Amino acid sequence: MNRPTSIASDSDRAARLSNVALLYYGEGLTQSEIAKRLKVSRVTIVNLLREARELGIVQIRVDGQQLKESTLARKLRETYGLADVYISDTFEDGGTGRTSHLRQLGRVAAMAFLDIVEPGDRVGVAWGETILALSEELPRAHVENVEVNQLIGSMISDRVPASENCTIRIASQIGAQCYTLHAPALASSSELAVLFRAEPTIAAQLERLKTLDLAVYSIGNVADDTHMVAAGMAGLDELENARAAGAAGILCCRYVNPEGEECHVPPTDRLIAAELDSLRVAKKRFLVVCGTDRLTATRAALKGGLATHLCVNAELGRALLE
Amino acid sequence: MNRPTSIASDSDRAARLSNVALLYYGEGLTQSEIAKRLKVSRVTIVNLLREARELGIVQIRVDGQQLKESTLARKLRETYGLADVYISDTFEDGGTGRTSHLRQLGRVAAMAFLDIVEPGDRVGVAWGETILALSEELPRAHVENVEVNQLIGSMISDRVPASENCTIRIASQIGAQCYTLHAPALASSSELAVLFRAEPTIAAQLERLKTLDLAVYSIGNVADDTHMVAAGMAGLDELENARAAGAAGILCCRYVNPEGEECHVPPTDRLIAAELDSLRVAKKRFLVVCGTDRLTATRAALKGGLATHLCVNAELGRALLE
DNA sequence: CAAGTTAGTTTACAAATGTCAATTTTTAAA
DNA sequence: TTTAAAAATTGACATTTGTAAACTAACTTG
Repeated sequence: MNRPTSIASDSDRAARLSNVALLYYGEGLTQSEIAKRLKVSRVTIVNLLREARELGIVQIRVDGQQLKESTLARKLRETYGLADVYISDTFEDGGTGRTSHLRQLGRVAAMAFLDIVEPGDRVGVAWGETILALSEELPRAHVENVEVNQLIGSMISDRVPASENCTIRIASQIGAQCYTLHAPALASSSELAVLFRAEPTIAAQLERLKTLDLAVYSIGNVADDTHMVAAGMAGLDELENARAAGAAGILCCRYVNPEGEECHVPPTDRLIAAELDSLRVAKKRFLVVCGTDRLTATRAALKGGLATHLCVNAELGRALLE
Repeated sequence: MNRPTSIASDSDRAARLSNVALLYYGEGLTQSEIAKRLKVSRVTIVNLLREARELGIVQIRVDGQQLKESTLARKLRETYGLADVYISDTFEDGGTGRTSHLRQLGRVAAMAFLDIVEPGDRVGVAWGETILALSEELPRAHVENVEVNQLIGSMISDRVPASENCTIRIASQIGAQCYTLHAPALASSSELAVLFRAEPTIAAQLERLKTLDLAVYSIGNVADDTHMVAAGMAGLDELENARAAGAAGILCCRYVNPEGEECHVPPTDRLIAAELDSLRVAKKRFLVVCGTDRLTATRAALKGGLATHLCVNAELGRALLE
């Protein structure tokens, strides 16, 4: 501990952490027992173990396979003809609020994602609070030769911190090539949107989105409190207008009617994002939704063939079966 | 919970376990909080969590990479020209005895093994208390297209429960094809040994052992208390005889001298096991040893080129450097 | 050499966890 | 319908764990 310092000390420390972690998690010794052996205080062991967890030397994984095997998942799969359904069960809110549900759903969705994505896939990723939750809970796991593309242009909002984050984080966690969309989600005029879309780098990226293997997105509702409004993506007037035109949900920044078809109302013409039809081309379409207030919207997306894989919380899942 | 029983209840239970595990390990809620949400008693949560761990729905993994990065490991690697060295550190026996050290070493060796084995490998596995420890600590992990072969014939002993166990367990944990050696390790006469070796199924298996990619074995010492004697594999007279002939250790049931060459003394002629030269053919030779009493034996094996990869406890590792 | 950093210590306490035994509820079977 | 087995509950308890604060030793660095 005193002679060959600095160079080796880091790896020596890591080796020490591993061995302590092994003694604790593997051998099942108590912290006190380990402390006695190491001839250090128990507090030190507590700290070493925490460090080991933080450094990822100790990883606690929960197997996601089980989450698509429940009766509820099976029924949903059969009813809507889906390939796989993953259920996140938060067991009755205690008033914990949406955040906690969202995190759990994100965790389940993250495992589902790893289950769905295959080596060589071209993946498209939308953004929003739900997808952000997924990306934040995604553990580090290498998947060979994957390409992650941003489905929707960027947006500055205090509710969704840096919209590229979803894409970037997912890509980095699975060691994939990352393609962001260097454009705003919403241009200030439809003319400008045309110019943006024609811009070579953007055009190339939009082109790529037409040949996805896997698309990942959520769907929002069209109530006044939708976070599309909160995020400044739409005004209340536009929203009202969209509802009048029959909109039942917002997917990938596009309004969809109860049949899952796109409603061509403003500001669609100013939008820079993947088209619904190009999403439908993807063999695997992974829809992630949290909350019963999205019931109608989710139904619409399913009806419109916008999902092959679904991840919802149990409550919404049950509602979908009624 | 009452209608579509039996068929679904198992998977429903598993899904429940997953969700609880996720809430606990992922979201970091306390057991009481989860109990409150689920509206069950905390004891139930304790039980569910234990079940989830036991069923492998929750896996706690310790990253083995770190264990070969320590200064001690590096020095050993350089001194003996090894590809990789893994150190198990038990930090001073507290009189806990050999068993605890062995388990920890087994755990480290198991991780090292997963690190070393590659898809498509033809693996040879010896048996003994050390290799048994490895096999028992090996987690479930699929490795594509691997073949696991028993290096030494079988032996009935109360110290090593069913010698095929090592091979079988390792194969089953990594989902590999398993080839056991359907013969006793020691025939009652050398004539019988010749007959055994010529037996088609056995001959085929012995032939296979000549083209291994990875061989896994330990080495024992030649003191009177070696477990070879305890296991009934050798008598004290034979052992004495072997020592007189310069034996420094027992590897794969064969005596080796301090240079790591085989000593052709009885009962070698009655042995049905892979030959040392065929072990040396393997590109990867993984030697696992626990305890300073094996110092001389381990040195001999290293000298004789019988290891490219080494896993030892820290104490033995330090001794090897003196 | 003095000041700051780092790692570890001690003590003390609150919270969380594991475990037991006795009991009730639920479920499956006869 | 009654009985047996399985699952969950309760409450009590001991142990283990996490955390905080104040302190020490050793080493680094300017």
